[in-house]
Amino acid sequence: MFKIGEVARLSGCSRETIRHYEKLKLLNPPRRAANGYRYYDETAIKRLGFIRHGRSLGLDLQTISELLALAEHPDSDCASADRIARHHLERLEERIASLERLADELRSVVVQCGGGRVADCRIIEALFDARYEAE
Amino acid sequence: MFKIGEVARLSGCSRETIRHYEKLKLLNPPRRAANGYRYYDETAIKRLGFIRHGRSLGLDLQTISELLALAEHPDSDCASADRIARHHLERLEERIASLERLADELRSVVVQCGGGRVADCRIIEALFDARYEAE
DNA sequence: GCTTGACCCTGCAATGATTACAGGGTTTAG
DNA sequence: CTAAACCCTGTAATCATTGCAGGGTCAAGC
Repeated sequence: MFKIGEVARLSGCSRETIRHYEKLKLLNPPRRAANGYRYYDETAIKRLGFIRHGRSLGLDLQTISELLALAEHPDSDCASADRIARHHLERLEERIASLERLADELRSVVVQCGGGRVADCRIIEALFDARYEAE
Repeated sequence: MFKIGEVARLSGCSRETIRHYEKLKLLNPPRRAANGYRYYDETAIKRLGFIRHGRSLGLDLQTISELLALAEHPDSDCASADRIARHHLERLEERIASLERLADELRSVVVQCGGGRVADCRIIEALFDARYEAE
């Protein structure tokens, strides 16, 4: 049985975040000691690891919550999990492509200024230039 | 002279966003007609274009505000603009590299499930797997 | 016994950028 | 004259998290 601070250290989520997940019903309310302290078991830590891992992959809490719901029915079909992951991968690839375009544009804009005047600055100029308006 | 709706159409920022920028002092308070309507000139539209362009590059409003302040002093040194842009480019490149790693992991996780049981699902399994804990 | 510091609790406000109301007033075209 | 399309203000929502105020509790050392 672990207090919230230990769980925070073990799971990598802050105490505030853990209480927040409880409020959002991503985590079952843990047992409480007589003094009101939360006490957790290992499954809560695993669950927090799952959430953290999902977050680090850029999944939102809603999506993670869906995956957790799936994980609670081990005998059901995993096609949904597959669909969710594939969908997320697609969005991720789009996002990367879009950031690559932006980096290209920034690179083309970041030139040697060597102490020039703002009036001649390509960076400022480029930002005022409507030709490159994005998505 | 343009009303806020026209400015919204011309600049690509919504009316709410324009009023929001005014509140954040990114935009000078425009002239008001007797009925209280905001009236803008072309410089406001240019400024909004600058902000939108910056946002589309992933700059935050604080950064954009700094660049706008620079742009207002055309005779000063543009080294600051250069530094801001380079710094942002670096962060962007880091972000892209990190997203690439995530996409790789997701790709390795998204395998054919073909109607398997959740209990055997690689996706769920991988999310529970602490080995891949990220940044 | 008593202080100190490390914990824990609740509930609410902040972040950043935007969007979405609610609850009004004004203008314009039919 | 009325309906639609505009405008106004102010406030609250979004998302995921963090921070704070204002408490209570616990273990160790004096």
